[in-house]
Amino acid sequence: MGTLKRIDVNHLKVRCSECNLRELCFPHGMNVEDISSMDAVVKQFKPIHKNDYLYRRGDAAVAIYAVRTGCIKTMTESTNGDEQIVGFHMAGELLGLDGFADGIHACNAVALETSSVCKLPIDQLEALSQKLPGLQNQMRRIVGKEVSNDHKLLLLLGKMTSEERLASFLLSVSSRMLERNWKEDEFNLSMARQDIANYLGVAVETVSRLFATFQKQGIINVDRRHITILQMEALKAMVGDCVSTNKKPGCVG
Amino acid sequence: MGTLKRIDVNHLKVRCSECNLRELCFPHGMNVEDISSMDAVVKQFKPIHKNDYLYRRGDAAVAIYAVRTGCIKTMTESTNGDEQIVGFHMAGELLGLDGFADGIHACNAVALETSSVCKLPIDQLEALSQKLPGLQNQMRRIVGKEVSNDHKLLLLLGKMTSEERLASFLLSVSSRMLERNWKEDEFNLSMARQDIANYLGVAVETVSRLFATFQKQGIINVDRRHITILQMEALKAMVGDCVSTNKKPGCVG
DNA sequence: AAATCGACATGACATAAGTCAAGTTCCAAA
DNA sequence: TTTGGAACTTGACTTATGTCATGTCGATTT
Repeated sequence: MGTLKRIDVNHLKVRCSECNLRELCFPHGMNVEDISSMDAVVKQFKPIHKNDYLYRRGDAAVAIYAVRTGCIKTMTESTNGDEQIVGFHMAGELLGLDGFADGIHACNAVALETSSVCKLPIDQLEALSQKLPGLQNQMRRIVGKEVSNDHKLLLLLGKMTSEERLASFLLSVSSRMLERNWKEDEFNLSMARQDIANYLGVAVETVSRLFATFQKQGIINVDRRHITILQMEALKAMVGDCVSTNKKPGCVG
Repeated sequence: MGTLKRIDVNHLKVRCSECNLRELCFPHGMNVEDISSMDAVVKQFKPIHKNDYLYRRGDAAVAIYAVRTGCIKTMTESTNGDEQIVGFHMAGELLGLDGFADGIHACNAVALETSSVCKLPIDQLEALSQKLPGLQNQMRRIVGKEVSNDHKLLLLLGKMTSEERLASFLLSVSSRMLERNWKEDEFNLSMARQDIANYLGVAVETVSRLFATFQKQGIINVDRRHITILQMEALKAMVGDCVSTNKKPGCVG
């Protein structure tokens, strides 16, 4: 194809300071100088294809990763082989904290579609944070976000009906689409029904049926993985959004 | 009682270096000098009584806490008031990471019985970690442990039957008893059936029935909150311990 | 000792969601 | 273009677990 300059994608320079994901990603909330010093730490990582592993349970945990494009799922595995998806990571979102306990990844990380990530080596992050006090705050925020996400999922799995779970899932995807300046009411899911079911702790058939029901109720439109949300408020009401529904007196929302 | 010296328990000096919980607690794995420098950071905290809050959702998160005696539960709360217990924290275990995301606690922390804790102010931990590189590692390990615990609970809530959940819970308590050099097969639960049920994502009645069933099967003995484990292996088999049961060929354990 | 109350247990019954078994539909390989 | 198969849907049926109602136990107060 003509005389295009060859680019070695494994050694691309990436700069947080020039990245359009920076407000969603690791640097969110950091000051400009600190973000610039991140540039030396962040490494581009080769693209990974659908079903490829970014890391596996048991691998040495040497870095945390930021999704640039695509979507990656992380899942825990029990001794008897059951898997539970604990997160779907979209552009700008971080993964890899599951290796912090003992330096060994406790999760598998698998691409749902062709994806690219930035690699942030832990030792370099640590070295840098000795110089930048702000970076420690940042790490704390990131860790806190992970814990908070896990807790939301615990609440979902522990207390919600399957209907509430799917509504909650759709709202989560929707709000993350919005954060990325994509449409909040029309998007393509990266994950298979099976993945959604696993994540939500229900059977695939239940997910199928609920999609059908929601569609019948005119709340969403489903065309395979293409979702259109027609009644956002109806979804919010399902998960118990006390602001819009005023279900509970005294709820401060 | 005679001429006992008065002790103001709110200002007791506490030293990690002299604490018999240090191998279970924050200092686990740290070197002796680093542990000594922790002494300046750790504050004793007044004892809290049963049903008292150590902190509430919405409180400013200024510290992490280490349980000295007793047991504390942490729970998330949904917008519509549902609560999910995300952890029971025994002596030597840490809590408070739920405030890392934005400096505001996302959980409630409530004592299950009269308990005492050490307070580790975040700003002081941070200042100290600028001097001690080992402390950053330590924080990472602690965070990793929290994430790993949450993931275990996600697996439990997402994939296990109620029987597996209770077996898993009993084994978890048992192994933590053992860590503390208490009996692993005979202990008192600090939590009510209701708390266990909430934590495991099942109804109280289910917990009651399962306790009864396990007892009928001769696996455990139950006398109110006093539990005796009679067949540890049977419990392990329930949660799919592939080492002792060899259920699955090719399982590496 | 009686009364009270919360924690826990147990039986009867209801139901949300799982399982099983066909079916589509769509995409990708031949 | 055909073929194969994975992903998904839908219906019929089953079941684990929740809900409701009642009863017991044990600690604490009167």
